[in-house]
Amino acid sequence: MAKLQKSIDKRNALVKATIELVNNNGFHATPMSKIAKMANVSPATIYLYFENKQDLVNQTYIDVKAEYTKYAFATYDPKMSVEAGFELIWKRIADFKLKECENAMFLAQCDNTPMIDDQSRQQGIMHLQPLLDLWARGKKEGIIKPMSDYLLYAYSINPLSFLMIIQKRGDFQLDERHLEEAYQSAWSSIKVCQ
Amino acid sequence: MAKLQKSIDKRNALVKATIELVNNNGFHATPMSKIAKMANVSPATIYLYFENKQDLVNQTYIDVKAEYTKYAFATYDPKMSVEAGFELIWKRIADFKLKECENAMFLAQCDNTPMIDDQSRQQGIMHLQPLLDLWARGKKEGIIKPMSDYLLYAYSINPLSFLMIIQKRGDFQLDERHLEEAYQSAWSSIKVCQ
Amino acid sequence: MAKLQKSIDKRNALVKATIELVNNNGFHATPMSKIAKMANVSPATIYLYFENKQDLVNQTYIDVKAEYTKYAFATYDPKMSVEAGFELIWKRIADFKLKECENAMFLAQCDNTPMIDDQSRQQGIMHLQPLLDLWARGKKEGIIKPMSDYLLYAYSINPLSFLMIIQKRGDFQLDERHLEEAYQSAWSSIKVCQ
Amino acid sequence: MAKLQKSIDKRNALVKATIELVNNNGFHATPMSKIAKMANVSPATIYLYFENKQDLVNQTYIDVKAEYTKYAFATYDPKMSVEAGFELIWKRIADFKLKECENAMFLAQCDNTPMIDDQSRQQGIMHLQPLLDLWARGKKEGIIKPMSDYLLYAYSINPLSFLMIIQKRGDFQLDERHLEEAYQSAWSSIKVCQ
DNA sequence: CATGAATGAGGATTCATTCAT
DNA sequence: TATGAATGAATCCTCATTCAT
Repeated sequence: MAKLQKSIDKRNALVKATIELVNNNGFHATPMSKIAKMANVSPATIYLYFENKQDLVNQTYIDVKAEYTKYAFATYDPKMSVEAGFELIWKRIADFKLKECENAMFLAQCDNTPMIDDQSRQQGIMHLQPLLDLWARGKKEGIIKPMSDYLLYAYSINPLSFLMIIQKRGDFQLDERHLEEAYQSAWSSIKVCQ
Repeated sequence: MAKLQKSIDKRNALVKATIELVNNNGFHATPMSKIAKMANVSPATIYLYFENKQDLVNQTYIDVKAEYTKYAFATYDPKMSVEAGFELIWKRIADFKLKECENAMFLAQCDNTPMIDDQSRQQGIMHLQPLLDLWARGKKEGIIKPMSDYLLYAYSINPLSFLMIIQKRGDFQLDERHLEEAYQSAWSSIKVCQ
Repeated sequence: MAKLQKSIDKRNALVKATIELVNNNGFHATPMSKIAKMANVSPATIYLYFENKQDLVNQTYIDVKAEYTKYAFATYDPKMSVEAGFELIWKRIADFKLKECENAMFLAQCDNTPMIDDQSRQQGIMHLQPLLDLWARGKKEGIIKPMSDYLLYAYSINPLSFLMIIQKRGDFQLDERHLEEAYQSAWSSIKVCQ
Repeated sequence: MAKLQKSIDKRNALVKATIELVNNNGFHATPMSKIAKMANVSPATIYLYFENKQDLVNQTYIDVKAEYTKYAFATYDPKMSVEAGFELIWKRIADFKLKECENAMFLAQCDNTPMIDDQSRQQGIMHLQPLLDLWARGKKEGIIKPMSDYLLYAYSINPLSFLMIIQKRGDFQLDERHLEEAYQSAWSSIKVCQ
């Protein structure tokens, strides 16, 4: 078990190094050797845990995506009302994107780049189901606009990625009030106007 | 003039090739040699028009960004009402993002990646002024929410990038009705609820 | 130890290849690829031992210079008389320059070319001290002309470089008698005429 | 004639640029484009005056060598006594090497490098005849040691190249007294001791 | 005669990956 | 399992040279 533990530590160190380096330098300009160095590991060791560079990045993406959705739904209970449930999930996602910005940054870069396999991308989406279920219920109850989930996501969730990026880049700093305004805009854009 | 024209043609061909290859393969995985080949030019010729690879990408970014904003405001008249003006600009931008998706795709990749110089990024933003002016007017008239422009952009314009990407990726196809819904969501999220 | 030895062997093979190729073709016209090939090594391997081409040449220079001075003073004993000591050192240097002409040739090329860092050049000079000490003693005893060491070197030692080059180039062949004449000229030019 | 004059100016400008750049950067690291720029000429123009880079360097070498020997014998009269003649020539050569050091530097670099054709090298030597004649006379009169001219050159003339280089490099500054000492050493090394 | 644009060949260097230990 | 050394294949970029004007 000690051995296994050690292995997981190394894998995690590699994943973490990948995130940090890709965030700061881009996928181009992050050689395996640097990843190895930052993880305190020999380059050859990477290949004990990952098939190749592509696989390393894919798995890192899936890991982070899983962490993201896990965080998003950690306190959510499907029995909540649609509005309460959405607010809760939205705020968890906002939290994640704005506070764990290393992770969020990495996802943003992956999501707008051909740097991830289609297959891994698919695998990353899967875990969003609870939100989709909530929206389905909201539509049935006439609370959420009867639009494609893609549109709902584009207008209520995705803007947080944009805000995270410009905040990370130092152009803009979100405080509590901004966050409340952001939530109101998100909700306005998907709720049915009575 | 023939000579000069020829030069401009070559530069444009290089810019175009860069867009296409970076879109399809990512910045990593687009060697200068491929760019040259696609532009029907010798690799060495690139360096007559651009200092190095970074410069080529920077200039391509600035070019495309300029084209984007030029398109966005081509038919806009500052004397329009706030709502009419916003709708017009929004639809032009939607047009650009969804129809000239090669260009839009490239911008999306640049905007979420450390692949562009900060300086070039700054230079790319400049041209958005008319929209910011419109929003300023809208806030004064009590039509637009008195929020940071960053938030307004995040909720009304940026979602189009997300929609463009998933459409390009084949996950979703926007028709006229979707577009109208999208516009309503954008407008809902930034207009003051009476 | 086997590993270490192997590494040293590789480094030495690279240094040797550098000397030979630079001698025959000049610094320009000796690509890293040729050096690698002659040393039976991959081009990439060079960069495990040297930072870059400049560093390879600098280190080669320093190596050879060290070998040169080591050879020059190998049999010298500071307790010798000035004249005997000078004759001994001079003949060792002559030996080196005329018999190990690969090495001497390389030094001559480096010494007359901006191909070596100033710093490495400085480092190369250091080891000549015993000869300078001998000259200092000779001046004190009134045996050696009270001139700058640079002048003494120019007239007693440096001519050997010239002779080595023309011999290498095939224009002239030094035999024992020439060597004795050369030594007499060297000594004549720096000794005090009684 | 105006045209021809202009041509000669350009050729000279190219030769001069070559000397300066090769002196400062070495043969490697002086591209044709830089030579052209420094001579205020298009790269293509070089090829109107010289066959290729090798030819440019060869011709530059021959030019400078001719200037050197022309300068050396300008005031020499074969009817002078051996000692007076030698002193005169030696001092002219010293003058040239120490005052026109751009030219002398270039020659030194060429003479210790495989950067010049053998044929051009031969052509460069030719003009030294008057000195060889003087030495022949000196040997016949029992004034000059009956040694190979190569040895005489190595000990009486060549040291000036060494002194020029270290002076150019800033390690040593020759004044009038040094020069007189140098001459005495030169003369000592080749004259017959009575 | 003069040129600026163009280029193919080649050079230094890097990198993902492997292998002997 | 872990590694440092090794490498072939690329990659960016430069350069001597040419050619249309």
